[in-house]
Amino acid sequence: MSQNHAMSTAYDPQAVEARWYARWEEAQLFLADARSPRPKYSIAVPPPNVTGELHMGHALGGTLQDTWARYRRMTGYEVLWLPGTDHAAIATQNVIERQLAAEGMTKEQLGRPAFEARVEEWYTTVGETIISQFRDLGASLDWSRLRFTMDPAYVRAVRTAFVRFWEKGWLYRGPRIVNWCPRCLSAISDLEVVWEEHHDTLYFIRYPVEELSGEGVVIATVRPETMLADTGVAVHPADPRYRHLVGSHAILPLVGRRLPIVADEAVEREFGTGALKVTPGHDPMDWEIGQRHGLDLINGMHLDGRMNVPDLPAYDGLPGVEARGLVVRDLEAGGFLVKTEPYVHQVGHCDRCGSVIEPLISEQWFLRMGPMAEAAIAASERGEVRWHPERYERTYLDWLRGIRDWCVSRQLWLGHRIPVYTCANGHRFASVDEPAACVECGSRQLEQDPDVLDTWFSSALWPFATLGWPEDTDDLRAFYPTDLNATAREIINLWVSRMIMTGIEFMGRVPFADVAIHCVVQTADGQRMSKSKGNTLDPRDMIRKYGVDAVRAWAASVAMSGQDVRFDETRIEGFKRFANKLWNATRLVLNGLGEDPVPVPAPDADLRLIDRWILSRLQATIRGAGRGIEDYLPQVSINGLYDFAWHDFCDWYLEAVKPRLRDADPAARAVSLHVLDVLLRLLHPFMPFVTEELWHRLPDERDFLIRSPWPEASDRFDAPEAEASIARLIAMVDEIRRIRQAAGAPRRGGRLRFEQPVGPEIAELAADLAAVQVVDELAGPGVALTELPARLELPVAEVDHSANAAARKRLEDDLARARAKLSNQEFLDRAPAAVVEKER
RNA sequence: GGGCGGUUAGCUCAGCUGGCCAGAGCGCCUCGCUUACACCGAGGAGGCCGGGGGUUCGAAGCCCUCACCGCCCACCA
Repeated sequence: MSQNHAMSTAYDPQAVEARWYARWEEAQLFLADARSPRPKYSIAVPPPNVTGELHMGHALGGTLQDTWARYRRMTGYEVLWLPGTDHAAIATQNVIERQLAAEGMTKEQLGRPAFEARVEEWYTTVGETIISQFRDLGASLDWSRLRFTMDPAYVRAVRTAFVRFWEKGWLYRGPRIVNWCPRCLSAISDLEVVWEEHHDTLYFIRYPVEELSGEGVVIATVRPETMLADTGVAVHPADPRYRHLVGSHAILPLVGRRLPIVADEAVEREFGTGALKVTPGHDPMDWEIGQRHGLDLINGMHLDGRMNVPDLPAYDGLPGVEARGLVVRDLEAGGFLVKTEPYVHQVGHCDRCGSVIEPLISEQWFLRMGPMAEAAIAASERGEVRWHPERYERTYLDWLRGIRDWCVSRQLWLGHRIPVYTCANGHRFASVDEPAACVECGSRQLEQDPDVLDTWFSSALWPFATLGWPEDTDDLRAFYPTDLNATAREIINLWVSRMIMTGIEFMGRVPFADVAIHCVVQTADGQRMSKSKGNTLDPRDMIRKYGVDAVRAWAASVAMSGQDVRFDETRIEGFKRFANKLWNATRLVLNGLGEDPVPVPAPDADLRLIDRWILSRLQATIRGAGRGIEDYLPQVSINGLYDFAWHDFCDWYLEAVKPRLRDADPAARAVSLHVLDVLLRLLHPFMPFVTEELWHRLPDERDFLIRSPWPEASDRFDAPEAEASIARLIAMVDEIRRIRQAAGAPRRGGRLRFEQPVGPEIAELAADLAAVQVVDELAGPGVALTELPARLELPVAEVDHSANAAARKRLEDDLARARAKLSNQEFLDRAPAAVVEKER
């Protein structure tokens, strides 16, 4: 009852936030019970890489997930929000390699076992630090179920998935052209290639034609050095310029190789000369042309990007760029270089290290994707996954429809080793467990495939592998499928779509019902935040400055807006002030409560007009807040709550009931306490800390907000007539203040006469809120108000009648507009009756 | 080359399926330290709702078109 004595006049987020998270954890509020009889709700956190720091994306995603998790708990669900981290093979390996480089070492010098030990150490020291940053956000994660994609149980899940694919015959190994990163020395998938614009030179080179002496065919290329591995020339079958050449041979300059000239529809007639040098070993399209026409395959490059042309010692072993200079010089000297042109085009880079990707032939494992993609598309068509915003479903479907087999092998030291073994007799098989002997011949001489799996292969299993799959666990039965996946759009295809595919494949059901794609936060000047540019923001800095609740409320207000947002710190600051406002509103209410127990809510009979008004507004706010969350539009909820709390509740209701609180009016006490109680519940999923703190300061013993029921709107409190009359009152009070200030009159005082009866409550509120004396007769004519039939007389020598001119003009304009509409017969005929009535 | 978003007050953004004088936060101007809050209160200024057509009784919202900005996908060397 006297808690308010301990309340300072300003809210201090740091002091409050520090206490609660530990108490929540201690009370095991976030612990999910798989055997609970309640309906289940679950979310698997998108596991952050163990390489990074918490960034804005985590703040947005984390806030969204926590908001839904808390909301579901309050609405009666047994909630599991599962935390975890991803080993991020290629990214982590790069980090460790950079560390080693700084120590003047390479991983080869260190050796694989020592390297792995080092990685292990990194995972344990850094891994948990990263995920535990979610605590700073107030995330209600079930830490007892913390998972890591390299946990023994998870490793088993990955191996199981691989073996199941193997048994279906969807895994195959073969030499293919892949995206090769010459720095990481590994293949990467198409999705891991980032394209950047390059300004290069397009070289036009003449290849003599063997059968027609004197004639030649001119090709265009940006990578002349790759010509050393050319095995053909291609032209479009319908190109009249070259039709006569098809079937003859070009002689490769500098090398002398005979290149069949073939016709292939992949050739663009408009590009360059319309003739294409075919280098099946170094270009994906060329590789396909080569396949179609049976062209030879030459691998002209080593895995580190140096030329591999032992027959041409002049170029052999040179790095690509050096070879290019030499080749161009030699072509020029030989008279083969026709011309050069500046050329702008897209060049692929390694997502992780930025190196230019070399399309290279290498032996890789591929996973057949067609059947899983089809199943995923079908599930989508049945509406089993709902996307928010909806349009992202298309991003996903488009990718699925054009899906290609997935190169799942990586030539890294770090990651899930591919569980394929070859015995001394050449038998190859996959095994979940470490095999002791060959399944076919019993040979004990086994060798495991040296490659590891793409990180995303293990991530794809996240929603069920974290719950214990392939074992049939309580968790899996209780919490699969999960309900929500909240993530960034850049990993829709890398991650979300693959989870959907594996979920259907292994669990028979899509892994989540809803996918929420949050926006991307750009810098204040519209730049993309990136570590390399050094323009990222650490959410924890904002948390220190404004408190977590402010950061979260801001996150909720922007995350699901349809477009990316520029970072605007003043908006976070605005929510910090909002927390302060809540703090002080609570102080006021507590001060007004007195010692008597307050019945909540007050009996109808005792409710005054303004009480019925705020309760009616509250019902609308409850509905709006719930709808916002249900519709994945948290901004609707948070903005509505902000508006109600600040403007309806603080500006008008509390101002209006101050005198009654002082007079110990039971209805005012009960209603203000009730509204505050409900408001704190509604805000809790968004701003868990202030709300918890304030709620516990309210009278009576209180549990935790997360375990208290989410408010339900009650029709009983809907009072449209109260809303209408208070709305008119507010408009009139605003008008009086406007006139008074414009007239330079004192802030209080003046007399008001109603020209129509308004009832005692309105009169009293008007007197109080507008600080006027309500009288039956004015001394003089006064000023006629426009919002209500009333006249105002101010204690100044002369009221400036023009003061209210603007308002009057607006009203007159409005009237004129309405008259014009109403005199328009077509409007009367065609507009709906309700609209016409409103104009009247 | 396809596809998708965006363009609303000085800044950052709301405006759902077309219908109250187009809103909020911040900033700006003028007042006010009245016993919840100066992290505050009261008032105010400020917008051809990107340009141009069209549909409609009525458009920021629907259709067409143009111009920028951004994102995703894509094997034109």
